[in-house]
Amino acid sequence: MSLRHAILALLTAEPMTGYDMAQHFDDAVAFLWSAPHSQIYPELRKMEAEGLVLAEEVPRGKRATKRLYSLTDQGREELGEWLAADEPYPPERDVHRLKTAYFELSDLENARRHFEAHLAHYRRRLDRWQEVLNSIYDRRHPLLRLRLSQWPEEAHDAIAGYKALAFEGEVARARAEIDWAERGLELVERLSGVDAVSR
Amino acid sequence: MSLRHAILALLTAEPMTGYDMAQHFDDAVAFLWSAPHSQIYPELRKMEAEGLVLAEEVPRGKRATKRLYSLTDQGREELGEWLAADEPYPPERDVHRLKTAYFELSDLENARRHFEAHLAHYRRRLDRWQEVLNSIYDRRHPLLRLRLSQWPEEAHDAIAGYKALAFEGEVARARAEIDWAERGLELVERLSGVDAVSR
DNA sequence: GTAGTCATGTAAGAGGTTACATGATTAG
DNA sequence: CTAATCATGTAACCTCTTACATGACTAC
Repeated sequence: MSLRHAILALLTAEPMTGYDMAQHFDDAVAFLWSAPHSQIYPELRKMEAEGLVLAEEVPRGKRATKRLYSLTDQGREELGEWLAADEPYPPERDVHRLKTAYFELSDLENARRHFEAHLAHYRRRLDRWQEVLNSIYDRRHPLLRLRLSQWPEEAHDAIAGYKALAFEGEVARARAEIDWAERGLELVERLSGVDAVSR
Repeated sequence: MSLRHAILALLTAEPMTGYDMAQHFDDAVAFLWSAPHSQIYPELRKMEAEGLVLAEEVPRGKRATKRLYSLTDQGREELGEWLAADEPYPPERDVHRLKTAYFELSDLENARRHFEAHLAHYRRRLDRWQEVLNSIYDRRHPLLRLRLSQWPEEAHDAIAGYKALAFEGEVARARAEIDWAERGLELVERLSGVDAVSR
């Protein structure tokens, strides 16, 4: 049930359309959650029916309209309850780690390929997260600027601080995965050395 | 589609019942994947129908029987294909990180509570993973011993090496989360200091 | 006019969670 | 005999993915 809370949280910045939300989620740049539009639109309808958000049909061009969603008091309350609630920790389930545990059943070249891919993936991730993080540090990040503009000076350190912390967590994770993949490559080297000697 | 591959991988060690698999998954101690028995039993039936596993009804006590599953050649092949295939990277989706990004909407005490919980959770995780890891290092781990006994000496370093690497990844992750939660607590301290001064 | 973006949906299916349900076996 | 463990299922429900589908708007 986190999609709806991610949506509520997004809407605290400003009213937006489902399409806008999908952009924020898809980029994965601006956000810590992710969802396709096929999940967002139905959820928004449900949330509207439950009174958590309010939809306003606003014109777009000449004939078309779009649905601009905003938070209701009830939505704000729901968000507050979610923030206060203990969050259960889902079981770990990492396909890459699982697969790695059985690489002895394939060959060294396959293992190397996978670790290289892991490395490449998390390097890209790291770059993107780091960029977002920098834009939070110097308060260039558009959504953040918008939020800050709505709050008094005293609140700014907290608002930016928590956002930065969240992304720092992702950055640290990416770094850890890079280190891990490098250890994986070292292991492959070691094993292929042994292999060569024993031949 | 990873549950079936986790099952196939497990079965490379020895034939076992669905119940046994559930134990391995539930403990989460012995494994990098997790699934309840309600998911395992139907999957096993499907896999049997597809010829990936073979079920043998063996007696249990006087009247009862149990279904002992083992790998077929086809199952082994499927496992090999999976190991060789590129694995897509699922989008990041971490509720705790998401929630953290919006702690300014609750209060400092709530933020502190959440970070403490995060700390406690990952410290427990770290202990458990570290224990498993140690049992791999000195080759006490029962499933690992079983595997090693089926392979020639030369393969042992690879078999144990990949298992160790996988758990080292989890250990590193747990450590990173602990560090992160501690930074969270420091942030709360800093913010409450500012708060006190500005009052 | 046309390509790219804006905008909103539906539907089938896979994967996972939680709860319900049952019964034999074993250790005390 | 009784409680814990062994053992196997079903069913409802939720979440997420992938694919199908449509049409208006805007910049060129």
